Amino acid sequence: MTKKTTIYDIARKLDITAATVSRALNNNPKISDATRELVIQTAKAMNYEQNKVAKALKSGKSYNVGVIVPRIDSNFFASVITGIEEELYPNGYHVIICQTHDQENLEIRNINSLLNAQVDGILMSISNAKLEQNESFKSLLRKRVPLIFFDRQKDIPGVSSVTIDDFKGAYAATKHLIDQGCKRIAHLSNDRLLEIFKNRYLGYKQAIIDSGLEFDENLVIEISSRVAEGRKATKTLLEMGNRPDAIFSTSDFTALGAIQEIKEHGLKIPDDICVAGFANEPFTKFMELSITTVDQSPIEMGRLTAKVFLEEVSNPSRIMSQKKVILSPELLIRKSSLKHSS
Amino acid sequence: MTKKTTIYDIARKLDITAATVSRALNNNPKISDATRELVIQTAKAMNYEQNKVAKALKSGKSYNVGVIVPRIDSNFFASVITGIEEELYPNGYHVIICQTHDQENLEIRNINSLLNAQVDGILMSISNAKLEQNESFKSLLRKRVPLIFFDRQKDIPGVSSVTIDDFKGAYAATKHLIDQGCKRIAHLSNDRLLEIFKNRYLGYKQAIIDSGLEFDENLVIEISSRVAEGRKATKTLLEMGNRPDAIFSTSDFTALGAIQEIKEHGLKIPDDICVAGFANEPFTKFMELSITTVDQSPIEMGRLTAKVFLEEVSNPSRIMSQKKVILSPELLIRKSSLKHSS
DNA sequence: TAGATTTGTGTAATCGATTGCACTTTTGTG
DNA sequence: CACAAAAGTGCAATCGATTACACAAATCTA
Repeated sequence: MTKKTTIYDIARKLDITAATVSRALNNNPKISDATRELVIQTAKAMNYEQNKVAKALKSGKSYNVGVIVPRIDSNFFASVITGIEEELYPNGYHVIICQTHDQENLEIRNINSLLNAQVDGILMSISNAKLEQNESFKSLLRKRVPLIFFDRQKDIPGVSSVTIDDFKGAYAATKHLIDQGCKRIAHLSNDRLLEIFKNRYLGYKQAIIDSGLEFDENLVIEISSRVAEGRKATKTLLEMGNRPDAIFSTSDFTALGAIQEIKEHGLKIPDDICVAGFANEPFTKFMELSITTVDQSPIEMGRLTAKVFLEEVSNPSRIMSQKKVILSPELLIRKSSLKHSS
Repeated sequence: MTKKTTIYDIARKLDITAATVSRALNNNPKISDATRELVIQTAKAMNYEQNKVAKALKSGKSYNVGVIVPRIDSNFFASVITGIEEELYPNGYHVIICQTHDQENLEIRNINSLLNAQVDGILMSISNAKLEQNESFKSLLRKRVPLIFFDRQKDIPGVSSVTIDDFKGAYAATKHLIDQGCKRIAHLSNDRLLEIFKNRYLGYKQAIIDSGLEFDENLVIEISSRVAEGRKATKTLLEMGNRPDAIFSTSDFTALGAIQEIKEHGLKIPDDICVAGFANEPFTKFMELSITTVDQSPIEMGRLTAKVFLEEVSNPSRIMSQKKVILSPELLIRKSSLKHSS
């Protein structure tokens, strides 16, 4: 790498001080127009680029923001990240993405690693419900580094969050299944210590109760968001004496697993069993048997998360203000749950 | 954020110099064991954490590496990134990911932005064939910032790359289609100014020629890697007087589009038309009609790319050494091309 | 025109960690 | 015991940019 020009190089060439150069480049009003113009011209001519690291040291800000997600290989998280970037880039921030692959230890390691890199804030979709008790996490809170949850959150004092109304989304999906004539609706859930899954579960449950159907706790299975897990759980459900006639899943991936398993068992979708997922992953639309799902407007979610972060850093008082932004979900009805008769 | 402890705080407490503290923490052999032990203990007690920004300024290294990809929302790129991280994290590097969304201007902006953030290197999958002529890109080369291409590359002197043998992969896929009895094989290509697509095209062409079939340039269509584009191109192909009996696509996404369009036209896959894609995206396996594709071992590709980078930065001579790592692809034959009869 | 303002720059400290050089103790050698 | 070599620390500069404070020159006021 060739050496970069610094403000000292410019100062030397113009026979002025680095301080003056710095001020000129920062549009400090105390600098005369003539000098400012001269400095700017020279800087351009010399290919000057501000050294962000030096600025970071002086200002105590790195202009890097950490984003922690379970994985980037899902349209949902990828889109949230896109939204975050759209909002943060124009403000001079860079985004460092970390994946937890749903592993606790990786989540901790990523937090430490980001703090170590002096990030100005951390935006995360939490994957470990017990994170709260972890020492590294506690120290993160103590340091008052801006922390914002999106999608998967835990209710922690002083930590803002951006989510969708999971209860509403789940309620709408379940209601739709009921409207299709389904009576025994199973639910593929996930760790309900996390608000997101708890609320989806509650929305599902409420819709059943409101419709006067019997609520059966045995039809709720807690698994992680992977196709194979969806298959396994569905196998269990199908082998029950009184098998369900619909499956509402917290994840499109597990819904896909469910569909595969149901077909394997020789059952028809949606005639024998209706299926609905959550997240509107692109494949749900592409499948020959398109999958009913709930859209979470991920790009919007990302933008809003970034906005909340920007507010927090620019707020010098840093008062414990916990902001909760809640987006509205949209039910997308597709073939996997739309009976021909109706 | 609470103030962090620095080596000066430790020095003050122990009534020694910051220099000594620094040396003790860095295992400098000139420090006595007693002092070293004392410093380390005190540092731990005071929750000391090295300020990476200060170190970055002093050393001229940011320990940040930029990764530029068309999009992270594809299993292939997400996996490559995972591989890169696996290799880089243990070496103290952080990864800043940028998406180009296949837009030229974004690619340029990302490069500038990464350089501005003082990254120690850039690993990229190029999406714009004309990038070479761009001023920002030229300046990147001039600065001798380590640059490594993966997957989508251009042959530029001094720039190493990690790719798969695209020719071989395309040859194998095409050969397989021919073995299935297909005679008129269309090819959904992409910008052939990029090596990757050029080589896939050449592999496809060679397989046809080697088999004694007629090669028809009209069956080759250049599009970008999106489902909708695949549909559109396939529509054109199907409306030809002498329609193809197979489609080999450089992308799983366009292959998916092709499949959708073919079905819409009431044709059967694989009986009427065989389809094969490229990249082994997970959905190719999940579809009811699983898609034949070519695996590119993305994680391995990521790891190797990172390794080449690590070699380049650790090589102080920085001699123009252009390394070309080429991985072997694997053809995965699935339902979309496997005729029942065979 | 003397004195008060305003304007424009320079001086030097600062952010936190690293490191060549100098200097003081120890320890070793003959 | 004298002198050389080794060991252990401190001093101070450095990385590049920012900024409070000082100060000189230019402009204004009465």
